[in-house]
Amino acid sequence: MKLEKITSEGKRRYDDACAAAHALDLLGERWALLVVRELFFGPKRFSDIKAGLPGISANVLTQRLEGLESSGIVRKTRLPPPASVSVYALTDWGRESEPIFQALGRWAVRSPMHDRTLSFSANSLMLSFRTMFDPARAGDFAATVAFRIGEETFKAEIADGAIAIRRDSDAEADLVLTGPAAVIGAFVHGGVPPEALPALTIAGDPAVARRFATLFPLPSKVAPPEAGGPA
Amino acid sequence: MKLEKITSEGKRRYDDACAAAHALDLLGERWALLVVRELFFGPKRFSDIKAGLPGISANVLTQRLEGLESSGIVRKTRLPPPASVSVYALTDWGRESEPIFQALGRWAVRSPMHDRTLSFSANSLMLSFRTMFDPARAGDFAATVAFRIGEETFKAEIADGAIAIRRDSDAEADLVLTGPAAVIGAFVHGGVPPEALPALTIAGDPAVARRFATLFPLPSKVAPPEAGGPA
DNA sequence: CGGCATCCGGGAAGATACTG
DNA sequence: CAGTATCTTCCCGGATGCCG
Repeated sequence: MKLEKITSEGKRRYDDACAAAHALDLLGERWALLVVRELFFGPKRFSDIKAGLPGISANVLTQRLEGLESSGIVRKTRLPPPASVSVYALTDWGRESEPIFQALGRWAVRSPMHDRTLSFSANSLMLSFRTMFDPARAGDFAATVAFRIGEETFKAEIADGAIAIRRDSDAEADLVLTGPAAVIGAFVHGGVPPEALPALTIAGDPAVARRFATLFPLPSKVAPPEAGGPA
Repeated sequence: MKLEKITSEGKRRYDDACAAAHALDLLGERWALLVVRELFFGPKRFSDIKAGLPGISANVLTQRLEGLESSGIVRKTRLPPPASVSVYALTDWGRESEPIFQALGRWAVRSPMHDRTLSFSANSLMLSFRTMFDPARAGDFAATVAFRIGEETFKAEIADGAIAIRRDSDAEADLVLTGPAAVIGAFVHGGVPPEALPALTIAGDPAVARRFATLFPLPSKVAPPEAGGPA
């Protein structure tokens, strides 16, 4: 005879009043946080979310969106005709989860096993700029930088030691960087010279590009764990 | 014929260069972050970790500790004789993950479904003090507060608009709060008057206790998601 | 095509019992 | 006390198919 699991009402949760544990109840399932990541710069359709998440399957994405909506993190909206499509957007509170990403990102770039050569969604790249922007390095530098990553376009405005990033198809900018997100990341974060990146197109003042690439310093990696053991 | 899944080498990872995704590769498995939480105030033994994690089973805890150790987040040490026991400690880098907790906690206390009446480990409570401490409210208030939660003892030192918390069995303090973590939390965070908390013992100046309980303001909750839909 | 339901295989999580 | 062994249950991921 099988024990009837009366204790649980279906969901697997941590029975813990710790707020961090509750956050994991809401965002801790596989893919949930990355789904949120894909929505940080505005609403997206199902397929566009899926495109930014290599490896997720449609049914899991459906489940996550349902869960996030019932938690009040995501809202599903149907755009008015003629564009009668469903889009998913973060609620105000959902958008407030960005510091979680920044903390995760700042910590994990120091990981010895972090592989920066994998695929990189446009949202990830833009988020990394917001996370790693160093006001001290920017000083009084001011510029508008546009990004063209496949079909997606963004614009970053740097002024007064702050950076503002939004989706924007307007090409008016001091600098336009075109290419795959991973390649732009290699240039900006990795310090790879543009000459070594044939997939990268830089339109605008090269000096501005070089300066831009210094504004997002990455913290140093930690030493890998010693398998053999020290002294 | 079944497709041979060559792509995966056993572990289920996100194929994503995004550092946040990598953080989830390291800490995203169920219980992993909460295991780290239990180690923030110093090394612990297997059973003591398990005691702070209601619901985890021994085999899962074993797996998590193995994984965290191979990632360089946790280190297993055997104390020298006569206390020949194994303990688990965070590495320096593992300790740097605390901002992740703080971001998770600050965000999730605003959740409409956060239930503050569940069980609460001593580590969670201490971590919540570090997370929610408000220097502005502290002003030039200075005090040493000791906590006795079952077998565990901590001491918080508040001075110069900062708070320092550590494990400490020394009872020299301006204020000693004794009781279960959830009860101390109800007093400090929940604003429940001590008269309503028979399980709470306050030793020291009651005025200091009242003042202490004002130093950790919680952000307001968000409205629950409207099931029926608004206008 | 976009979104969601269904079925299946594999693997991780959970409960319990057992061992050094 | 500190885990291991075993078994069950459930989640994840892939494929397929329905329906607007």
